[in-house]
Amino acid sequence: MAGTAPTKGRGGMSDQRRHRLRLDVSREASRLFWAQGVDATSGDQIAEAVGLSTRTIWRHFRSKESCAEPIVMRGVEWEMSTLRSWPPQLSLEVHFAAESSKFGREASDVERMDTELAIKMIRLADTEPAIRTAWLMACDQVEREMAEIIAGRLGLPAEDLDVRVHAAAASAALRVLNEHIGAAILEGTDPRDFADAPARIARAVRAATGGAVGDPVTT
Amino acid sequence: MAGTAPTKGRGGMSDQRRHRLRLDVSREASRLFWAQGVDATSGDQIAEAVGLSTRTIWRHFRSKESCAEPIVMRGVEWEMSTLRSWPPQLSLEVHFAAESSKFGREASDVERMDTELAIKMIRLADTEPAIRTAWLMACDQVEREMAEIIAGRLGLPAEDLDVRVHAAAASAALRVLNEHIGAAILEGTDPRDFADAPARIARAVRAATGGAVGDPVTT
DNA sequence: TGAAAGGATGGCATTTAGTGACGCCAATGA
DNA sequence: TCATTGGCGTCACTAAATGCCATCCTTTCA
Repeated sequence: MAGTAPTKGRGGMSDQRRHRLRLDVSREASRLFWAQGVDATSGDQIAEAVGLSTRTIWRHFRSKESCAEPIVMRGVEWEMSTLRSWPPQLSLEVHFAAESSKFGREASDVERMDTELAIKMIRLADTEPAIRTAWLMACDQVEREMAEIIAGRLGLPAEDLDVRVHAAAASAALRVLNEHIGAAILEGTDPRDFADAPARIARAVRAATGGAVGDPVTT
Repeated sequence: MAGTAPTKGRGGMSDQRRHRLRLDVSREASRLFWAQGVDATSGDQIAEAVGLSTRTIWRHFRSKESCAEPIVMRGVEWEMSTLRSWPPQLSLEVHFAAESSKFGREASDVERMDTELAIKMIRLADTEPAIRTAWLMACDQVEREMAEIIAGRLGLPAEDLDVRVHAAAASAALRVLNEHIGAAILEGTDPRDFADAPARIARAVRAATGGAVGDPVTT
């Protein structure tokens, strides 16, 4: 998703630039959170690390803990875009496997480092309630995306109760697997040992939706 | 901690008293949150409403928003205890229906008022991120309880990955239905219109676990 | 029954997250 | 060129949250 880089800055320096600025702050904040803990990290420290005034930090983030949000969100961005690009005629297993191997081959170094930071933040969420909020917010985004995709596949509105229930169940299953895999990687498990992860995820999503989501759709 | 000292005995606020105090504070705080919004409610206000000093409030709650936690937790306590009391030989549908009708008959006024407050807090969680944290924490508790129950039914340890995935999916489905029913009740829908709620919940849990959880268990 | 002990509370000072107000400066546009 | 705009920094300030200490209340034991 990040292949586009050069020649930006057109028109106003707003949306994209703002996003990148938030990401820069988030990287430094996450690094500090991981190194010293959340409580031991002050807004002033984050500001100094990223080379901005404290006031500017608060202009871009509602709270200290929310500084972790962009990085955490990056950790689920792959899943979000994978869901978004799921063609109706493919099964979830096939699509996930293909996208996963593509990520393994094509991911940039920055993407890998951000992913690693995201995993650390998810780990921190275990013990730091403040960070847990950010993680759950990201999961909430995944759930909404999931609702859209499921609604499309089932030919129902995204507000339909069954769709929402399926989306919640599927994204919850996805969350647990994410936490599990992330924890294992931090423990030192070789990421290659998770070659079957896409299949496992697909299977979990299929099961969590009672089999309603996973098969190819023929309209 | 060397030697088994008389941990009870003298001094020390009993767990029960502490719990009741937190609940009292939570009732007032929730009432204020609902009436004026979270931001407009100060710690001093909560303290005055409950007749304690502000300092004491901070002794019993880590943060302002966490004052809502006990009430929100009460909103899921029924489900937790219902899950805990689920006999192996009953199907989920039958047990939930029985417990639900029992609650309708036997719930005290205080319980009903607390439940109403909890529903309001869950509603607030839609727009107030601070309260959403409390709601998601409560859902997390339900998920852990669910994992215990599922583990017992499936004869697996609660840490088993499949068990955790099933628990996450099931409790997420439960969460969405809770939010849906709560929102409808606040809109003025007659609670009697939700007579089929237990069946619906049971069905959703069964579906979310891929059918693995719901049937009677014969050991 | 009267200390003694120890936790619970309140008051005060202090730190820190977060906001408001104002001014500066760079980029844009006529 | 000047005026506008918008991001940023500085200062002042509100409110959340913690530490410290004096006090109160309760339980236990002599």
